Amino acid sequence: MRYSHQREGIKKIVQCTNCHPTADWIFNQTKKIIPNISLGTVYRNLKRLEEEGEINTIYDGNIVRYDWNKDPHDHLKCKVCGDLIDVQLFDDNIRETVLKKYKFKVDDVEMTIIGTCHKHT
Amino acid sequence: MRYSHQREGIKKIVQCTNCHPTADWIFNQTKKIIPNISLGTVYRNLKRLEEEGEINTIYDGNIVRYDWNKDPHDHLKCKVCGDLIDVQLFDDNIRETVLKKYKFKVDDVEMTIIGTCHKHT
DNA sequence: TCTATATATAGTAATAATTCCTATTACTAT
DNA sequence: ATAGTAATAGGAATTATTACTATATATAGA
Ligand SMILES: [Mn+2]
Ligand SMILES: [Mn+2]
Ligand SMILES: [Zn+2]
Ligand SMILES: [Zn+2]
Repeated sequence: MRYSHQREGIKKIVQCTNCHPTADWIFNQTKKIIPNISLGTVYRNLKRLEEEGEINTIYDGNIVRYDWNKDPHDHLKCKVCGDLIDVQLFDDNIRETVLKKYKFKVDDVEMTIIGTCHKHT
Repeated sequence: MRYSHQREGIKKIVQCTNCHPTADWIFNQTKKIIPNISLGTVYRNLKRLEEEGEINTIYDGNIVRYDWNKDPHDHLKCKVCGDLIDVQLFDDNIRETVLKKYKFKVDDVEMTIIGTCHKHT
Protein backbone atom coordinates (compact mmCIF):
# COMPACT_ATOMS: atom_id res chain seq x y z
CA MET A 1 0.00 0.00 0.00
CA ARG A 2 1.38 3.34 -1.10
CA TYR A 3 2.04 6.03 1.49
CA SER A 4 -0.52 8.82 1.70
CA HIS A 5 -0.44 12.01 3.69
CA GLN A 6 -4.21 11.73 4.21
CA ARG A 7 -4.07 8.22 5.65
CA GLU A 8 -1.31 9.25 8.07
CA GLY A 9 -3.40 12.20 9.23
CA ILE A 10 -6.49 10.04 9.75
CA LYS A 11 -4.48 7.43 11.65
CA LYS A 12 -2.98 10.05 13.94
CA ILE A 13 -6.40 11.56 14.68
CA VAL A 14 -7.93 8.18 15.52
CA GLN A 15 -4.99 7.17 17.67
CA CYS A 16 -5.04 10.39 19.68
CA THR A 17 -8.51 9.94 21.18
CA ASN A 18 -10.19 7.35 23.31
CA CYS A 19 -13.71 8.50 22.45
CA HIS A 20 -14.37 5.81 19.79
CA PRO A 21 -15.03 8.42 17.10
CA THR A 22 -17.42 8.22 14.17
CA ALA A 23 -16.34 8.71 10.54
CA ASP A 24 -17.85 12.19 10.59
CA TRP A 25 -15.95 13.23 13.73
CA ILE A 26 -12.73 11.90 12.22
CA PHE A 27 -13.46 13.78 9.00
CA ASN A 28 -13.97 17.08 10.85
CA GLN A 29 -10.83 16.66 12.95
CA THR A 30 -8.72 15.68 9.97
CA LYS A 31 -9.93 18.72 8.06
CA LYS A 32 -8.17 20.91 10.64
CA ILE A 33 -4.85 19.45 9.45
CA ILE A 34 -5.72 18.69 5.82
CA PRO A 35 -8.43 21.23 4.97
CA ASN A 36 -9.44 19.88 1.57
CA ILE A 37 -9.61 16.20 2.50
CA SER A 38 -12.78 14.53 1.28
CA LEU A 39 -15.18 12.35 3.26
CA GLY A 40 -14.75 9.51 0.78
CA THR A 41 -11.03 9.49 1.51
CA VAL A 42 -11.77 9.17 5.21
CA TYR A 43 -14.08 6.20 4.68
CA ARG A 44 -11.71 4.51 2.24
CA ASN A 45 -8.76 4.86 4.58
CA LEU A 46 -10.64 3.78 7.67
CA LYS A 47 -11.45 0.60 5.78
CA ARG A 48 -7.81 0.22 4.75
CA LEU A 49 -6.61 0.76 8.31
CA GLU A 50 -9.03 -1.86 9.55
CA GLU A 51 -7.81 -4.32 6.89
CA GLU A 52 -4.25 -3.66 8.03
CA GLY A 53 -5.28 -4.34 11.62
CA GLU A 54 -4.46 -0.80 12.72
CA ILE A 55 -7.97 -0.07 13.97
CA ASN A 56 -11.26 -1.84 14.61
CA THR A 57 -14.78 -0.97 13.61
CA ILE A 58 -17.26 -1.14 16.44
CA TYR A 59 -21.03 -0.95 16.23
CA ASP A 60 -22.59 1.10 19.00
CA GLY A 61 -26.24 0.34 18.30
CA ASN A 62 -26.78 1.82 14.87
CA ILE A 63 -23.75 4.13 15.13
CA VAL A 64 -20.49 3.01 13.53
CA ARG A 65 -17.39 3.94 15.51
CA TYR A 66 -13.67 3.29 15.22
CA ASP A 67 -11.30 2.04 17.90
CA TRP A 68 -7.49 2.05 17.83
CA ASN A 69 -7.23 -0.07 20.99
CA LYS A 70 -6.14 -3.45 19.68
CA ASP A 71 -6.12 -5.24 23.02
CA PRO A 72 -9.15 -7.48 23.49
CA HIS A 73 -11.53 -5.47 25.62
CA ASP A 74 -15.20 -4.74 26.24
CA HIS A 75 -17.21 -1.53 26.43
CA LEU A 76 -19.36 0.21 28.96
CA LYS A 77 -22.05 2.24 27.21
CA CYS A 78 -23.49 5.05 29.34
CA LYS A 79 -27.05 5.72 28.33
CA VAL A 80 -27.00 9.16 29.96
CA CYS A 81 -24.00 10.77 28.25
CA GLY A 82 -23.49 8.22 25.46
CA ASP A 83 -19.84 7.62 26.36
CA LEU A 84 -18.27 4.32 25.39
CA ILE A 85 -15.64 3.30 27.93
CA ASP A 86 -12.98 0.62 27.49
CA VAL A 87 -12.87 -2.11 30.11
CA GLN A 88 -10.87 -5.27 30.64
CA LEU A 89 -13.15 -8.06 31.77
CA PHE A 90 -12.97 -11.81 31.39
CA ASP A 91 -13.92 -14.06 28.49
CA ASP A 92 -12.55 -16.78 30.71
CA ASN A 93 -14.33 -20.02 30.11
CA ILE A 94 -16.90 -18.68 27.65
CA ARG A 95 -15.05 -20.21 24.72
CA GLU A 96 -15.04 -23.68 26.20
CA THR A 97 -18.57 -23.49 27.54
CA VAL A 98 -19.96 -22.37 24.20
CA LEU A 99 -17.96 -24.97 22.29
CA LYS A 100 -19.22 -27.79 24.50
CA LYS A 101 -22.79 -26.66 24.93
CA TYR A 102 -23.49 -25.41 21.39
CA LYS A 103 -20.69 -26.91 19.25
CA PHE A 104 -19.77 -23.38 18.24
CA LYS A 105 -16.13 -22.46 17.64
CA VAL A 106 -15.53 -19.02 19.15
CA ASP A 107 -13.34 -16.46 17.42
CA ASP A 108 -14.31 -13.36 19.30
CA VAL A 109 -16.53 -12.27 22.17
CA GLU A 110 -18.13 -8.85 21.90
CA MET A 111 -19.64 -7.52 25.07
CA THR A 112 -21.29 -4.17 25.65
CA ILE A 113 -22.53 -3.33 29.10
CA ILE A 114 -25.28 -0.73 29.10
CA GLY A 115 -25.93 1.44 32.12
CA THR A 116 -24.96 4.66 33.84
CA CYS A 117 -21.41 5.89 34.28
CA HIS A 118 -19.84 7.38 37.42
CA LYS A 119 -20.36 10.97 36.23
CA HIS A 120 -24.10 10.78 36.99
CA THR A 121 -24.05 9.62 40.59
CA MET B 1 -52.75 2.41 21.44
CA ARG B 2 -55.53 1.58 19.02
CA TYR B 3 -55.79 -1.87 17.46
CA SER B 4 -54.48 -2.19 13.94
CA HIS B 5 -54.69 -5.05 11.53
CA GLN B 6 -51.26 -4.19 10.14
CA ARG B 7 -49.58 -4.20 13.55
CA GLU B 8 -51.12 -7.57 14.41
CA GLY B 9 -49.86 -8.99 11.15
CA ILE B 10 -46.35 -7.67 11.73
CA LYS B 11 -46.31 -9.00 15.29
CA LYS B 12 -47.43 -12.44 14.19
CA ILE B 13 -44.73 -12.59 11.50
CA VAL B 14 -41.99 -11.60 13.92
CA GLN B 15 -43.19 -14.03 16.57
CA CYS B 16 -43.30 -16.95 14.17
CA THR B 17 -39.60 -17.02 13.35
CA ASN B 18 -36.42 -17.36 15.31
CA CYS B 19 -34.23 -15.95 12.56
CA HIS B 20 -33.98 -12.42 14.00
CA PRO B 21 -35.47 -10.85 10.88
CA THR B 22 -34.68 -7.48 9.34
CA ALA B 23 -37.33 -4.83 8.63
CA ASP B 24 -37.19 -5.69 4.96
CA TRP B 25 -37.75 -9.42 5.57
CA ILE B 26 -40.68 -8.61 7.85
CA PHE B 27 -42.08 -6.26 5.20
CA ASN B 28 -41.91 -8.93 2.52
CA GLN B 29 -43.49 -11.60 4.71
CA THR B 30 -46.24 -9.29 5.90
CA LYS B 31 -47.06 -8.36 2.32
CA LYS B 32 -48.11 -11.96 1.74
CA ILE B 33 -50.92 -11.44 4.25
CA ILE B 34 -51.55 -7.70 3.77
CA PRO B 35 -50.50 -7.02 0.19
CA ASN B 36 -50.79 -3.24 0.25
CA ILE B 37 -48.96 -2.66 3.54
CA SER B 38 -46.29 -0.01 3.29
CA LEU B 39 -42.71 -0.17 4.48
CA GLY B 40 -43.22 2.92 6.61
CA THR B 41 -45.99 1.14 8.48
CA VAL B 42 -43.65 -1.75 9.18
CA TYR B 43 -40.97 0.54 10.59
CA ARG B 44 -43.49 2.56 12.61
CA ASN B 45 -45.08 -0.52 14.14
CA LEU B 46 -41.79 -2.25 14.87
CA LYS B 47 -40.87 0.84 16.87
CA ARG B 48 -44.24 0.75 18.62
CA LEU B 49 -43.88 -2.91 19.44
CA GLU B 50 -40.46 -2.27 20.87
CA GLU B 51 -41.81 0.59 22.99
CA GLU B 52 -44.51 -1.76 24.27
CA GLY B 53 -41.85 -4.32 25.16
CA GLU B 54 -43.23 -6.86 22.69
CA ILE B 55 -39.97 -7.14 20.73
CA ASN B 56 -36.37 -6.00 20.95
CA THR B 57 -34.15 -4.35 18.41
CA ILE B 58 -30.78 -5.98 18.05
CA TYR B 59 -27.80 -4.72 16.15
CA ASP B 60 -25.93 -7.40 14.27
CA GLY B 61 -22.95 -5.36 13.16
CA ASN B 62 -24.48 -2.71 10.96
CA ILE B 63 -27.63 -4.77 10.31
CA VAL B 64 -30.73 -3.97 12.37
CA ARG B 65 -32.75 -7.03 13.38
CA TYR B 66 -35.77 -7.70 15.55
CA ASP B 67 -36.17 -10.31 18.28
CA TRP B 68 -39.39 -11.44 19.99
CA ASN B 69 -37.50 -13.48 22.60
CA LYS B 70 -37.91 -11.39 25.73
CA ASP B 71 -35.86 -13.63 28.03
CA PRO B 72 -32.42 -12.21 28.71
CA HIS B 73 -30.13 -14.06 26.36
CA ASP B 74 -27.03 -13.72 24.22
CA HIS B 75 -26.28 -14.47 20.59
CA LEU B 76 -23.91 -16.65 18.68
CA LYS B 77 -23.09 -15.08 15.32
CA CYS B 78 -21.85 -17.54 12.73
CA LYS B 79 -19.54 -15.80 10.31
CA VAL B 80 -19.94 -18.54 7.72
CA CYS B 81 -23.72 -18.65 7.30
CA GLY B 82 -24.60 -15.41 9.11
CA ASP B 83 -27.04 -17.11 11.48
CA LEU B 84 -27.73 -15.48 14.83
CA ILE B 85 -28.46 -18.13 17.44
CA ASP B 86 -30.04 -17.58 20.86
CA VAL B 87 -28.07 -18.82 23.85
CA GLN B 88 -28.49 -18.69 27.60
CA LEU B 89 -25.21 -17.88 29.25
CA PHE B 90 -24.31 -16.13 32.49
CA ASP B 91 -24.10 -12.45 33.34
CA ASP B 92 -23.39 -13.75 36.81
CA ASN B 93 -21.13 -11.44 38.69
CA ILE B 94 -20.53 -9.00 35.86
CA ARG B 95 -22.89 -6.46 37.36
CA GLU B 96 -21.12 -6.40 40.70
CA THR B 97 -17.63 -6.50 39.24
CA VAL B 98 -18.33 -3.60 36.91
CA LEU B 99 -20.02 -1.57 39.63
CA LYS B 100 -17.09 -2.00 42.02
CA LYS B 101 -14.30 -1.66 39.52
CA TYR B 102 -15.73 1.12 37.32
CA LYS B 103 -18.51 2.69 39.42
CA PHE B 104 -20.86 1.88 36.55
CA LYS B 105 -24.46 0.89 37.24
CA VAL B 106 -25.38 -1.94 34.89
CA ASP B 107 -28.81 -2.13 33.27
CA ASP B 108 -28.12 -4.65 30.58
CA VAL B 109 -25.35 -6.86 29.25
CA GLU B 110 -25.23 -7.44 25.52
CA MET B 111 -22.98 -10.21 24.37
CA THR B 112 -22.38 -11.48 20.87
CA ILE B 113 -20.06 -14.39 20.34
CA ILE B 114 -18.61 -14.51 16.86
CA GLY B 115 -17.41 -17.77 15.37
CA THR B 116 -18.44 -20.83 13.40
CA CYS B 117 -21.60 -22.83 14.03
CA HIS B 118 -21.97 -26.60 14.15
CA LYS B 119 -23.23 -26.78 10.54
CA HIS B 120 -19.73 -26.19 9.18
CA THR B 121 -17.75 -28.90 10.99
C1' DT C 1 17.39 13.47 -10.77
C1' DC C 2 13.82 12.56 -14.03
C1' DT C 3 10.09 10.01 -15.88
C1' DA C 4 6.55 6.51 -16.39
C1' DT C 5 3.03 4.32 -14.24
C1' DA C 6 0.28 2.60 -10.82
C1' DT C 7 -2.28 4.21 -6.97
C1' DA C 8 -4.68 7.77 -4.22
C1' DT C 9 -7.44 11.88 -4.00
C1' DA C 10 -11.27 15.47 -4.38
C1' DG C 11 -15.56 16.23 -5.76
C1' DT C 12 -19.71 14.57 -7.09
C1' DA C 13 -23.28 11.17 -8.07
C1' DA C 14 -25.49 7.04 -6.65
C1' DT C 15 -27.35 3.81 -3.24
C1' DA C 16 -29.66 2.03 0.73
C1' DA C 17 -31.88 2.24 5.11
C1' DT C 18 -34.84 4.81 7.70
C1' DT C 19 -37.78 8.66 8.84
C1' DC C 20 -40.90 12.34 7.65
C1' DC C 21 -45.00 14.30 5.43
C1' DT C 22 -49.69 14.52 3.86
C1' DA C 23 -53.96 13.27 2.02
C1' DT C 24 -56.98 9.57 2.92
C1' DT C 25 -59.10 5.98 5.64
C1' DA C 26 -60.67 3.61 9.85
C1' DC C 27 -62.11 3.44 14.53
C1' DT C 28 -64.65 5.15 18.69
C1' DA C 29 -67.69 7.68 21.42
C1' DT C 30 -71.57 10.65 21.22
C1' DA D 1 -74.68 9.39 11.31
C1' DT D 2 -71.24 12.75 12.83
C1' DA D 3 -67.16 14.57 14.78
C1' DG D 4 -62.85 13.86 16.55
C1' DT D 5 -58.90 11.15 16.81
C1' DA D 6 -55.52 7.82 15.34
C1' DA D 7 -53.44 4.97 11.75
C1' DT D 8 -52.29 4.09 6.98
C1' DA D 9 -50.30 4.25 2.06
C1' DG D 10 -47.38 6.24 -0.83
C1' DG D 11 -43.93 9.08 -1.81
C1' DA D 12 -40.44 12.62 -0.57
C1' DA D 13 -36.65 13.74 2.39
C1' DT D 14 -32.71 12.57 5.16
C1' DT D 15 -28.51 10.33 6.44
C1' DA D 16 -24.60 7.34 6.14
C1' DT D 17 -21.90 5.11 3.03
C1' DT D 18 -20.06 3.67 -1.45
C1' DA D 19 -19.09 4.29 -6.48
C1' DC D 20 -17.30 6.94 -10.19
C1' DT D 21 -14.01 9.79 -12.65
C1' DA D 22 -10.78 13.24 -13.84
C1' DT D 23 -6.72 14.94 -11.67
C1' DA D 24 -2.80 14.66 -8.54
C1' DT D 25 0.88 12.11 -6.18
C1' DA D 26 4.16 8.51 -4.70
C1' DT D 27 7.62 5.67 -6.08
C1' DA D 28 10.34 2.30 -8.91
C1' DG D 29 13.60 2.25 -12.24
C1' DA D 30 16.46 4.61 -15.98
MN1 LIG E 1 -12.64 0.35 22.85
MN1 LIG F 1 -32.31 -13.56 20.22
ZN1 LIG G 1 -22.30 8.92 31.48
ZN1 LIG H 1 -23.15 -21.28 10.39
